Amino acid sequence: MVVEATMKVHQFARGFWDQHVHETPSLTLGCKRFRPLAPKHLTAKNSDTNDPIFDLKSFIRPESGPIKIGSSDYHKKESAQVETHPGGTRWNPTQEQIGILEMLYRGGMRTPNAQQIEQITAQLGKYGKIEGKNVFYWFQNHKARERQKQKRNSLGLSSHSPRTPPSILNTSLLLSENKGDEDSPHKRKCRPWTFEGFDEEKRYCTEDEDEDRTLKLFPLHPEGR
Amino acid sequence: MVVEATMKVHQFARGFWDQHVHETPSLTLGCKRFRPLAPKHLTAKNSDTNDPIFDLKSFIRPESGPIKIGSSDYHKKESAQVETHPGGTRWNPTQEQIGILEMLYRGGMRTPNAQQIEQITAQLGKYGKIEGKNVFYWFQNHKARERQKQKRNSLGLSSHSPRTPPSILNTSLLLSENKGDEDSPHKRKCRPWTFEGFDEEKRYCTEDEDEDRTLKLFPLHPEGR
DNA sequence: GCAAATTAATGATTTATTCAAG
DNA sequence: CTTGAATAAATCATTAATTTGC
Repeated sequence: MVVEATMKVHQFARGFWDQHVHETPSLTLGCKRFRPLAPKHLTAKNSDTNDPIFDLKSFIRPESGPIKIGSSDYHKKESAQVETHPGGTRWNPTQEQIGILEMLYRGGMRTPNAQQIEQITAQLGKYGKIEGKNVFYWFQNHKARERQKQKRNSLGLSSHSPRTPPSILNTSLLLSENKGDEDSPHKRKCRPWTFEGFDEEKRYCTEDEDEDRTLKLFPLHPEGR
Repeated sequence: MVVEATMKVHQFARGFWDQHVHETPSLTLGCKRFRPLAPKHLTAKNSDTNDPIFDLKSFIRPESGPIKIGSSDYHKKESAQVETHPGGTRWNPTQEQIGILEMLYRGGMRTPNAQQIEQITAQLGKYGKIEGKNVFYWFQNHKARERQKQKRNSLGLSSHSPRTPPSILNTSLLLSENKGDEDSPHKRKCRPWTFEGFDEEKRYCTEDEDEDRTLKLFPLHPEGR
């Protein structure tokens, strides 16, 4: 009856964000806003200004609900091949993709920057559908889960962990065999990447960001190109 | 000597991410990866495949440092208006921008989706330089800080809390106060927006996402379109 | 042997925390 | 001190692997 379940399309989110940022002549009048200390009543005042204030209601009002940003208007076959691609919903990495990602990870990559993600995505795209966000998320998740895995291991290291139901739990034994190089539990800040609209700029790794890996990922000096 | 500090340009991150996602004919061979049970040694195998594996070193090697993703290859004026805007580093909202944002916030907007951010950015761009990420971050931060402000108020509502930060006492006591209008501390999940490359799709607000605001931002039913 | 039910992994988001510019 | 910006932690949700009942 309803067709909503079949609406899964892998839309190509083409750059949406900054194509609007027209070159404002930088005449940002004050370039300063009220501090929260000062009572800010400009809400009412703004509605009075003759400036081309856009219609607030059009924003606050639902008005469009969950519209797909990328594939919205294209009156294409989007309805037809609902299942042209197997899992329309979330990225399902192929073996090759996982292999490459792990290779990169083991090579020391932890938080690839925008350009790196771009390249990785381009390459991994040869082995299956993938987007930049998938690469980013993969590194985020992998890093976090390696970390917590290591933390677990370090805690219940000696004792047999008297809780572990010994019935079916032979699962996680042979996986953590030789990867004694992952990442350290005392990881600290570093904010490199940035995504699409995000501009990547200076990064200040406070510490041993990605381990004592042989090769540092992000040199501090951004002299790039 | 180095010019790194002047590399700040508000590049127009034109869709960078997904222009690579060519329509892989969904022949992702297996489309399934090994479970951690099976030791995955495909790292070595991958390097053997005759597929056009890219040079790993080019990734792991620094090689270019923090280059702006959007303005990278376009040999345009990117160097020119490096300082067209006073503070090249971070967004400095104008009064008008803040006013509008707060209006929207008070109107009930908490986590604008991609399209909304796009529109807001376009509008706010009339009053000064701004990017989509600024809008996104503003809502994130404003929401979080309103929340913690409220929490602080509800806790030490009598004492002036002269200097000592409340030292992280049991901060989760009287959390579900009636917050009047802002947002509730017992907020739960909802994942609407998505950024640039991110595709926005179904959203499942579990609960009272944006309060008892008069107008609901995201209708629960994801059948949208 | 196969498909529903279960479980384990993990992709994707949101929230909390942190860092630093101004 | 405020707050923009970024990352890490926690959480949610979905898919693949596994088990189970026929």
